[in-house]
Amino acid sequence: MKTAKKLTAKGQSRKKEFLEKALDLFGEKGYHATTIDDIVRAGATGKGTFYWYWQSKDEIFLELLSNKFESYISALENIQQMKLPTADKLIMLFTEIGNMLVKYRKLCKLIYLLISTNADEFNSDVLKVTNDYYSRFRKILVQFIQDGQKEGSISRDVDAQHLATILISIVDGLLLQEKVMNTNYLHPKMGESLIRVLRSGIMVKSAG
Amino acid sequence: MKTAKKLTAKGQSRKKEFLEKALDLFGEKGYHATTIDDIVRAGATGKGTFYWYWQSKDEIFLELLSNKFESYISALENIQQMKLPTADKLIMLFTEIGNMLVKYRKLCKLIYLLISTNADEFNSDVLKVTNDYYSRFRKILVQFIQDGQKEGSISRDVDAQHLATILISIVDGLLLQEKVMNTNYLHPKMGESLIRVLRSGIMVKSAG
Amino acid sequence: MKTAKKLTAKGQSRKKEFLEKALDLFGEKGYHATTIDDIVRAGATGKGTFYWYWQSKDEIFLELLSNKFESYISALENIQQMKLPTADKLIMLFTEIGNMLVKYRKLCKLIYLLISTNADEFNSDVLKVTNDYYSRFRKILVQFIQDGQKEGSISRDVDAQHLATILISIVDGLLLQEKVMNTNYLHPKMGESLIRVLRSGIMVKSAG
Amino acid sequence: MKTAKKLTAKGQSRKKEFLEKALDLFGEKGYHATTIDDIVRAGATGKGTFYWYWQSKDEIFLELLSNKFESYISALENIQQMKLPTADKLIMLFTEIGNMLVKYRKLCKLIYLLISTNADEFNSDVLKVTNDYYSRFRKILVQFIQDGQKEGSISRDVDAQHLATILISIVDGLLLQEKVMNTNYLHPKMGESLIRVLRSGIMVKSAG
DNA sequence: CATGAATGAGTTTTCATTCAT
DNA sequence: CATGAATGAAAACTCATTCAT
Repeated sequence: MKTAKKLTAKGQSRKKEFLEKALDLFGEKGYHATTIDDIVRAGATGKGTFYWYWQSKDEIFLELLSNKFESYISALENIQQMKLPTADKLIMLFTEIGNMLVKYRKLCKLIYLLISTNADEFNSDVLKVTNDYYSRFRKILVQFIQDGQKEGSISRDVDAQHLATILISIVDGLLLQEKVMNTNYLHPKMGESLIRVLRSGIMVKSAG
Repeated sequence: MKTAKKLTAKGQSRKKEFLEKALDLFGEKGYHATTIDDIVRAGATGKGTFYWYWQSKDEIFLELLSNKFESYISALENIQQMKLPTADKLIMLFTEIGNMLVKYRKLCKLIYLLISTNADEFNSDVLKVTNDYYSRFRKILVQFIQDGQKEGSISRDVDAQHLATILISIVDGLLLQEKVMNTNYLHPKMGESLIRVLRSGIMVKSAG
Repeated sequence: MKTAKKLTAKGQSRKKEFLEKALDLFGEKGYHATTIDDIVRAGATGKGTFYWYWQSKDEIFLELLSNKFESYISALENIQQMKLPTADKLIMLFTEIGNMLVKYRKLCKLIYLLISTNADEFNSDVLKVTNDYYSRFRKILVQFIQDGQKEGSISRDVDAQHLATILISIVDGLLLQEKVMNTNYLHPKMGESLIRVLRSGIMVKSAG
Repeated sequence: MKTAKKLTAKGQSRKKEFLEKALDLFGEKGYHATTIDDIVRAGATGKGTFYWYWQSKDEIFLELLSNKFESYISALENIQQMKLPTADKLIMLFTEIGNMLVKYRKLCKLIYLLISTNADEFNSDVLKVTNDYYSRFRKILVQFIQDGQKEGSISRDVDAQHLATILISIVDGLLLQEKVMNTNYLHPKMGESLIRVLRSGIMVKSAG
């Protein structure tokens, strides 16, 4: 029922400003603890202005999710298009994910929010967007893995669906730890360690 | 501020009932969306009774966290005590984690809650408990890994701290995906896949 | 979904107090212009107290309607039970209606509210209560009229349903004029005039 | 405060359009529940345009009232001018009222609005217009009745003021029942019944 | 004349917490 | 120990009105 409003240039920029502030606040304080007043105060506008752009708190949250997921996922899909050995692409993929997470702190926090906010409290749209995100992410990974298995670079011992789930878990889990512990696990060294684990496992071969 | 109250047998059982209900509700609906009224209604007692056992909503949440973490972590520490090759113990550890997650759905949901509820909204106690859990979990894992590395069964190529972080991420991430997608990723087959990945990596060796 | 709450004696009286105030206010200012704040301020209680007794503004309005209609209609039904000539009972009926309207100014205003408040804005319960009231009122009148027609005291020239509608109109219409003009049309003299009109019409017989 | 603005032809038609839409909406949803946004949306113009024609929501409502009352009352006054026996004219009057109500559904709804909207919420102008309408309506009727009484066609037993009040009540009351019950009481058969009641009363003469 | 974005006071509603009984 | 009515600060949301363009 969202009527896409045509906004003037100024309207566009103001809306963007709101989105920025909301992103910051949701990321910092969480969904519930962020009030419309907070968002409005940050933008120095009247409360009604917020409701001119969105019909509810749900709606702006949903828009943030959609926006960020889209750019996130499409960046990954771009890698998939490349003509390169799958193993290399998989590493690029993770490198890229890592880079993006490092680069876009706010985006990280939002994705954290996505996966952490109890979807039951939201309208079904949020649920749908969330599921879409995971589906598309998994699809990309499964494709990578299957390509790699066909190509012979990735072991056929592990089920592709399972492996995709595990890889997603690692990404989500790293973000969560970041958030909870308020530390920085997403630095290059961590990426290298991760790649090493994925490449060779953690057991000493001769002991296998 | 916490005065350890001496409870009668009836009081004990009533308190336990409250905890059960609260655990269910927090797990289902999240922290904010679960009201004291919800908890009280589920237990068929007066609201004042609730406040006799706990001074605030925070406090019961904190108690649930503490309880569950304690039993969770101590189970893992038990494994650490055993006299067995480290590699075997590490596999036992993950098997145990998997089993516990499968067995204690509610506990899963609570851990999910822990990592997802924005700690900033809570008093510092919740923050402390959360950090403690992660610290102890990480400590156990780091110890395992270092033992394995000394023993020669675990590769020295990967930094122990990094590896611990990755392992925790996998556990957290699996839980989150469970929760968000409302599917069941925590079945034995997944555990097998995970162990296989950790043992040998995902790359075909001859390609290394 | 209304859970009938068991109230203490004090609770009962406080609820009654709220109802009184709300009745006054709705009658004076209308439904929309009466705010929860108004009602609460009049009762010198916290706003939450109001929401302890009713879940919404709709709900207290509905309760007022139901209460007042019930006592209003049941008084009329009592007359119907009496063993008297129908013509006399009909006059009693109107006398009673007149008396009640005169006696219960607030009730008048509420009935005014009922018939005047645009039901579309309310939940369907208000609609149902309103329709029920009219149905029961019409039913009583139709019964009276048909009894009178059988008995021979009321003319068979007029359709009973139509006549009932006309009689209701007179009652409603008098109330409305009272309200709008802020005058007092409901005095005994007016009742006498009304009975005279109904008895003999307004035309001079020889001219018919 | 009202400055009579000179409007272009386009302005005139646009204003008329607004009035039409507002009439529909007020009639359907009531005064409060109809928002300026509703009116503007229905007319596909900007909100500022609305405020160019009227200074407030009150004002357009007032204009609608004035317009409709004027045409309503003047039609009745025309009948009064006619050179005919009073009894016949009275019947014409009611026939005309009935016809108009049937013909102009929207007008009905507005008159309904007039008598139902709590005048206290409005500025005094609305109150004045409403009172004027009733006064003029009553005046016409009283004149009719007194003429009839002089002429000998209407019984002198009933006070002319009282009778006028009763007749107005019938009209208002029928409209209200229409509105509330969402049925059609304003058809010709009802008019016939009403005239019969007024002519001869409802009692069997021999019983008088 | 026309637009529609911006405003903010005002309204309904929620819910953790207290306290008299 | 137990109850549940009472509280009120805080939150989401509405809408008549204004004004820069």
